[in-house]
Amino acid sequence: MSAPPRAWETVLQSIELDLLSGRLRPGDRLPPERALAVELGVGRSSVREAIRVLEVLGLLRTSAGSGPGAGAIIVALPGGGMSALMRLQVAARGFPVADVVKTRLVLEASVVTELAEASARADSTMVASASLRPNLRAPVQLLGAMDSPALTEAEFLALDAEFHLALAEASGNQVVTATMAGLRSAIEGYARAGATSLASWADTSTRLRAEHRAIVAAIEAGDAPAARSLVHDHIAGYYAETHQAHHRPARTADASGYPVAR
Amino acid sequence: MSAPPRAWETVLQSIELDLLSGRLRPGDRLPPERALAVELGVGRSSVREAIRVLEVLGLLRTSAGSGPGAGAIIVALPGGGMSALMRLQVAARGFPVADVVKTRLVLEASVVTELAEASARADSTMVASASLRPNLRAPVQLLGAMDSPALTEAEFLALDAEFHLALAEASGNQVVTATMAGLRSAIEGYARAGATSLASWADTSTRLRAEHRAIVAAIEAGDAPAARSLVHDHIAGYYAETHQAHHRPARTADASGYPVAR
DNA sequence: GGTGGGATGTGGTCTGACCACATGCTAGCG
DNA sequence: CGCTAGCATGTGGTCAGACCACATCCCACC
Repeated sequence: MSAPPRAWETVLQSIELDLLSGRLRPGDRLPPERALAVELGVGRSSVREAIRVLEVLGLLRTSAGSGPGAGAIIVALPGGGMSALMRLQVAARGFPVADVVKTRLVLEASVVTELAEASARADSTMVASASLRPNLRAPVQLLGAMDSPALTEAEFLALDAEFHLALAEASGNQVVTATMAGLRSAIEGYARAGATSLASWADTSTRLRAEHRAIVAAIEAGDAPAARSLVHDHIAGYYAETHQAHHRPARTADASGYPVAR
Repeated sequence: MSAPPRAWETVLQSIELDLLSGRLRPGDRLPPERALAVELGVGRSSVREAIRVLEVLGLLRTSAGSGPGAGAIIVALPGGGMSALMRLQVAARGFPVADVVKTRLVLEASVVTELAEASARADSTMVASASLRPNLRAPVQLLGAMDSPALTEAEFLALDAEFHLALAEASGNQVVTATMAGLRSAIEGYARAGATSLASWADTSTRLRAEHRAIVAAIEAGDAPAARSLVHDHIAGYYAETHQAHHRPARTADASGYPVAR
């Protein structure tokens, strides 16, 4: 009837079931490839293909050698896998840059809203306000790093992307954090490509620095609407500035721009 | 210095570069595995591992046989890959269900806002309003399918998840659509798990049907704030109803429910 | 008791072989 | 001359076996 499952899919499914049932948990080690192969009745190469997939997806980490710490270990770090997926999809024209930017706007607006609201809650609480207050140490530190005048454009933009990712991390939502991590390389890509069309990089980077500080200030003040609008303008502003007219036609050989005869 | 790249990583990188440079585009066929292997100076199994990864990520589709249509073909369909990633991460406890729900709230609120605004724009435009108006045929059709009284809970919830995904598709944002597609199986999972704790499935499903219709109506009326709040209440309401008290302890052996002595 | 080197177990890779399947060509038949 | 059955070919899917590099562990030797 339906397509017979390929051998590596059997392996993948078996591991997934073990995860769902709790037989495998983060920190556990997978059985050796050779053992899995005989246990599931498949060849070792099929086991390896499944493990490779899980590794790229961020589910596990492999290392050679012997003893504890070696072998395939469940880690469940979604960032890497999401990042690879987004990067490759953008490379294969699966994800238009405009959609990446729109998604950024939505996610980051939500992130700063949550952070600002958490700050406000912490302010209105007497006790333990330090523990309720979101931890902005990482983003603030990146703010400082971005002040260095010796930075190249690429270095600055890398720190910029990291700053936005650090905000997402601070919000504590792991799905959003992983998605932002995935978007990150795509973001860096379009930011760098667009930077060449700027009138003055010095002016723009100064503006970006100020906008970052304003966003953090709004979060710490617990002003969610302000944080939301600041982050929206920050992202949309840069994108509009760098990608206004040139939508890169680059379709096929027939990119002459002339109307087709027919 | 840094770790030497593993053979399959070289293959992956080579294909990624071909995608970025435009040497490979959607619809193209990859060279045969054996040819790639000799070209890159690696074994065929390493090529296969890289191809497997790309396949799971939704970058390409493989099929045996000969002639056009066979082989590995670039497709760039992000849904499948995202779905596998999210499903496995949830299975491995990488993504808490609460974060999945929060992310749903953010993304779906944005989706219906955009749809409603597009509707409003279409209303205020004289010409070609039909083409500007978002295409809600697919979600509306699912609404009809969900009316069937013969549906089991699982079937209803599957249609429900599909309805929400169809809304995302209608919004046209491919990144959001792919993310929702990824969230979909996780959503179905928690929805089904929670359904067992409902007082009356008949009542709840009737309410869900009505809420769906109200959301579509608000979109078609171009009322973005209403659509936003309706979809928020719809999702948050069901989640609260089904996951209020029991955070599924199921941690380890000590799931007795008794307070620990200490 | 300390230490160095081999034994062991693991992933990483390659080679070669065979199978299943889809296509395309060709020889043979009507 | 045209059609069709069946073989040739090219592709992915899988397996088995071998070897390497590496990390650890253990034991004999000093």
